[in-house]
Amino acid sequence: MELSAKSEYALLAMLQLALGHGKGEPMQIKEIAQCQSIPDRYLEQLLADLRRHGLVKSQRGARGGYLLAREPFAIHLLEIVQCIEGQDENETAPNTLEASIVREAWDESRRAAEQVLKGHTLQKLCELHDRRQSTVMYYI
Amino acid sequence: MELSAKSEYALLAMLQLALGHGKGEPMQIKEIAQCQSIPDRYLEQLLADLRRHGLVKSQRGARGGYLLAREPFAIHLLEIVQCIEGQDENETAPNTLEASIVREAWDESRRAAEQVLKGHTLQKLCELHDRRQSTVMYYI
DNA sequence: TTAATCCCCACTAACTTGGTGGAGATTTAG
DNA sequence: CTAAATCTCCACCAAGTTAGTGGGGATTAA
Repeated sequence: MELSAKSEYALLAMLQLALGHGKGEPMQIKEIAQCQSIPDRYLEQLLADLRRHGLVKSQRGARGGYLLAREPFAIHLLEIVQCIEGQDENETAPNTLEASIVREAWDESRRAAEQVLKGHTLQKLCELHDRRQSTVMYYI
Repeated sequence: MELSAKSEYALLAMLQLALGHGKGEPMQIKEIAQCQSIPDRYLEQLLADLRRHGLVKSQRGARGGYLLAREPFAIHLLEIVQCIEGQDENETAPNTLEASIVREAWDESRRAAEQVLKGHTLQKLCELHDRRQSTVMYYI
């Protein structure tokens, strides 16, 4: 039930890309890594995963970097986590009546969690981010 | 987000104890393990954990075994999972605005899952079990 | 042509998972 | 009192996961 560093890094990187989205320029691994205090060599692998799953696209060479593959309102948190965490589908069937009952309860709980993540898009997070930031500015 | 064997074993053992609850007799590790196809030496450790957290009580010696420490309606699935999975509280504080936003979204999702587990008591599972079993009987 | 950048593959240390093994303490039955 | 059944505790282990690090190669802009 805990958020792994891996997933948190991926979510942060995607949020960072979403915040920079609209400028059209790609964002580099190093830049993202520095902003969010993520080891860059590790983030590299996560971004490669995200690219293979079609959530971001990359541009190689000088002034290259990463861009969101879709608009921020069309990317929700569940797909980010699922793509990075690997959705292992090969679970063995329950072999007792009790096991199937326990599994059902667990599945219901998991679905509830997934629905919440599905409800959060990168755009929503960006809007929340902007509101927070302007509030902070107000106090300064 | 996946149910570990460890947690599933604990949930199954607790459900088994709940099904046998009322007879007043303790149930042995071996018996539970056989019914649910759990390695008995491993289950032993899980039951010890559950006992230390006050969810079950044990009786040593011949004809000893385990009993629920509370009535089945007063034990919900969340506490079983939390006690077995170990609720590690020492998470580092988010150091960026983005990190706190991501954490909040994740926490909301986790709370949704926990609420579902909290809503399921052992008694509810037992009732569901009895309904299923009588339905099966009907077909035979 | 060169510097910046992504791409890919391999390696690792520490930790977790899912167990197994063995000796000891306690209780009931006979 | 003794023996068998049962829980208790501590240690050990193999395989997998996590969170990285390292080194070189391919591609592109200036």
